[in-house]
Amino acid sequence: MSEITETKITANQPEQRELRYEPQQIEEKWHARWEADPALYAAEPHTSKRKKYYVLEMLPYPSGALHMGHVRNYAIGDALARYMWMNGYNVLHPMGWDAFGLPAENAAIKNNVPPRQWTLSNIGHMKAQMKRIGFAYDWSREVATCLPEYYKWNQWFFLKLYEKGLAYRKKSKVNWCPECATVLANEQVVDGCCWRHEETQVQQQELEQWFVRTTNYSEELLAGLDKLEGWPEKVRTMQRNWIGRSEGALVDFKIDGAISGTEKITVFTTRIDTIYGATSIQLAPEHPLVAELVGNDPHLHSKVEDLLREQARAREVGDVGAIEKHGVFTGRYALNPFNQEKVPIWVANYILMDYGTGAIMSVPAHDERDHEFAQKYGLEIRIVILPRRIGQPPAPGEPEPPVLPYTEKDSLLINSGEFSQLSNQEAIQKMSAFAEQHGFGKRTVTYRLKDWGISRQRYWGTPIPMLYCEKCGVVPVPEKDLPVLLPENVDITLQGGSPLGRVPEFVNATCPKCGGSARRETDTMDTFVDSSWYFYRYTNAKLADRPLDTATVNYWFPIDQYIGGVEHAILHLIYSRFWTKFMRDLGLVKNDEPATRLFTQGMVIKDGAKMSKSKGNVVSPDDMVAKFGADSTRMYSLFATSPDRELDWQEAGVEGVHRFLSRIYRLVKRNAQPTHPFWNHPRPRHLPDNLRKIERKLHQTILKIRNDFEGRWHFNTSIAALMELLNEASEIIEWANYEPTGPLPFMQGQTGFIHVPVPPTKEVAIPFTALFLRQFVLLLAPFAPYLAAELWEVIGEKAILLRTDWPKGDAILALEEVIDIAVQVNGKLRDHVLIEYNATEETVKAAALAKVALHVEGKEIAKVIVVAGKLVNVVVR
RNA sequence: GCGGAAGUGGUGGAACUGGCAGACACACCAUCUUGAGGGGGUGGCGCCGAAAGGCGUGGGGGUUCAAAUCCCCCCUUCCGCACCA
Repeated sequence: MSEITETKITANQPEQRELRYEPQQIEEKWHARWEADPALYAAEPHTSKRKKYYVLEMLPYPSGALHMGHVRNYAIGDALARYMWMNGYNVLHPMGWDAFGLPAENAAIKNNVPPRQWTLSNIGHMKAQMKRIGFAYDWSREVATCLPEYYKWNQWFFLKLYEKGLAYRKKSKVNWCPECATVLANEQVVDGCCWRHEETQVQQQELEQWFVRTTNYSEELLAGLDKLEGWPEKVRTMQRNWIGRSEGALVDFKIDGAISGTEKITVFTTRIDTIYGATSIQLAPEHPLVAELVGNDPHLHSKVEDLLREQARAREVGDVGAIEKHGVFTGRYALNPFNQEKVPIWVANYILMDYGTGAIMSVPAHDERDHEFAQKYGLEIRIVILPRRIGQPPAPGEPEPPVLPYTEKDSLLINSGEFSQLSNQEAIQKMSAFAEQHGFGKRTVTYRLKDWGISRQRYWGTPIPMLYCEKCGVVPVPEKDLPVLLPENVDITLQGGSPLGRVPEFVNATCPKCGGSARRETDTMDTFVDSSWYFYRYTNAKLADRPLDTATVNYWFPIDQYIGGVEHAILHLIYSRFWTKFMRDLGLVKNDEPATRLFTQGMVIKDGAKMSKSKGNVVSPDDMVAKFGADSTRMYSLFATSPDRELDWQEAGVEGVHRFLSRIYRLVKRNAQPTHPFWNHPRPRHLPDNLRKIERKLHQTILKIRNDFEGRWHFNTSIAALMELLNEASEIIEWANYEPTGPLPFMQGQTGFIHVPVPPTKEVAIPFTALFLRQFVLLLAPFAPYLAAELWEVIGEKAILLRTDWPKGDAILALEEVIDIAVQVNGKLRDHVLIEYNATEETVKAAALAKVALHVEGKEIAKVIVVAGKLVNVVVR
């Protein structure tokens, strides 16, 4: 670079007031403009020629105010939506409210405000917060699940489920949360406690409830996971475990000696190959046969009662795994169908009635639990499986005893009659077939997944559209009578069951079949029903006569990118997969799965702990926006760490981002060329070295950020790259536009002699600056939309920023012409050498050797490794 | 217990396929601007050492010209599951 002179400079004062970055002013200004022109954010219709892109963030519960977790979630989605828009896609980016639920009722009790009013006012406030932060949602598609125009379709779907036999009513043991005063689904019980009240143990209650037959789709829900390659492996694993498929067999053991009515016990086993080692039968305490077997023996009876109590207690504590195993012998025997051996029938507290058949064959030698139990009660432990020795069958007579219990499946059968010497995989096949042939067993598949209990004894939810007629029994509300409206002015308490039951105008109805008097169902639906299909409604949120329009849904679905918290891995995400399959079978949609890609963002924490009121470490988005502006707040949430990781909120970090945005603001404001728009100038042919340097960096940055959006989503490094670009460019851009007669714009307060490059001619400086700043603003747009909009105007652009092409980046212009090559000796860094990018390997080698001559002196060079464009390693002896 | 993820400066974190560890930022130090400052500019900043140099990615071993990255053993933290027969 020859253009260097030495210049005397003096302090440049006073500071120019108008160059202070004032996010409040800028953001309020654009907030108002965007409010006036919502069309800016609306997706184009489904007849658009553009390629569609559906990006969705999980809808929030309107609790009252946004928290940082929301801001982070939506900042990710919004950056993606904006990026996709600017890459020519027709983007659907909607938002809505998961608006039914218990907190509204609690607020009603506490503050005497009707749930509807409380909820709608929260929605109003949170919507204003979202708009203030500048999230680009298409508000024309807003959905609030508590409004009749939405929940009407919950009821409609319920009728369809009922019609198809997928909704049914049954009396059973259900989970009851005393705090919520309602029943919970299995998915809503975490470690024996309520998912909303982590301290509150769930109680078991016998109630009549509505269930949805999710288990009809067990197999498909499981198999579908293999195809969801865009979902985190963690979520897929959790769902697999939750569905819990086991292949096995049902085997009937005849009860020895007559017994009234029943004469066999059916057990479920995945290890039929170990059946010759079964030395007892174990029944769950709740097994229906237990009463018969126990008869009227008072001693046995009280023992069984004890076992029942122990199991119930363990279940409530949520610690079934740690229960101490107890059991009692019934005095009766069953016959092993394979060898007619008599095995004792026991009742044990570790057998669960709601899995398999509630009865097992106990094989102490080959099952850990059975082993523990048998040792405790002195039951026979009989080895029927040996560790398999490859190519060498065990010598008869001297079987090498395995360490018990031996549960491996790569093994060989012994003491198993005609099945001895088979490998256990073979034995499973042959013994199952044998059982089927002889009519005492059959192959089967068992799932852990249970049907979804959806009845809730609460007010603020979708009324279940069912009637109970004295004459006709259970009668669905006819479709034409939907919605069954949720009455207003209901007295809400947490005692005494469903609040709707205390509203006679609601309860008393007429039977649509016989015209006689009927009673309405007073339970409401689980709010997870609402969120199981809300994303379909966004495609046509105002549709009055149907839940959705199939052609529109087919255009938008599946969701291209779904973003939310991992806490819904098995709740919402399994229910909505079920719902999609059900809708597909109704012919309403044609996709099998709701979303192609799922992203689960990390939690936002503060000082190493989850933000919570009790810990006093809650950071309010409002405060951050007031202090640093929305752009800094949301950009920090992307910059602090990658989106999948936990984010520890540090206010100093927000300040840092704010400083970065200030520097951008000043740079653009001082150097904008609004009267020289970029299209008036092609890229200058001959750039001086320093301009070429930042042009190269610019293209490297564009390509890097593209790579981040299209790959790993490490937006923290995207933003770091923008910072690097600014660091490298700002001084050069300032000097390129330096007027020798004017004030020194950027080196405020600097005095003394410094090296100053001579500015390029205006013919180069003006178009280059126009091009550079324009691209910089575009790069910024997905992350800091307010500042980008403001600066877009400052540089004289009139087009809609969100519909302007995001820079493509040019790999040729990004190329480094001179590369810094590291020179190592025996793997230790010793020097660097600058080399033309297209230098031959020989040139590189020679240059490198010359550099490290001293280190190599007197030693024999064993070899020289050249890694193109990176380093040279000289290996010496 | 089983399964998964992760351990890098004072801090948040970079290093994408084995190739210069610590990009970018925060904090801190120095310095300039100032009556002063929480603003702005410049420089420094892994550890030991005056320097040359050495040591450094949870610990220990290994593979390799070269390891944060691959392999083996161990430790720690977080998350999920946990009598599922």
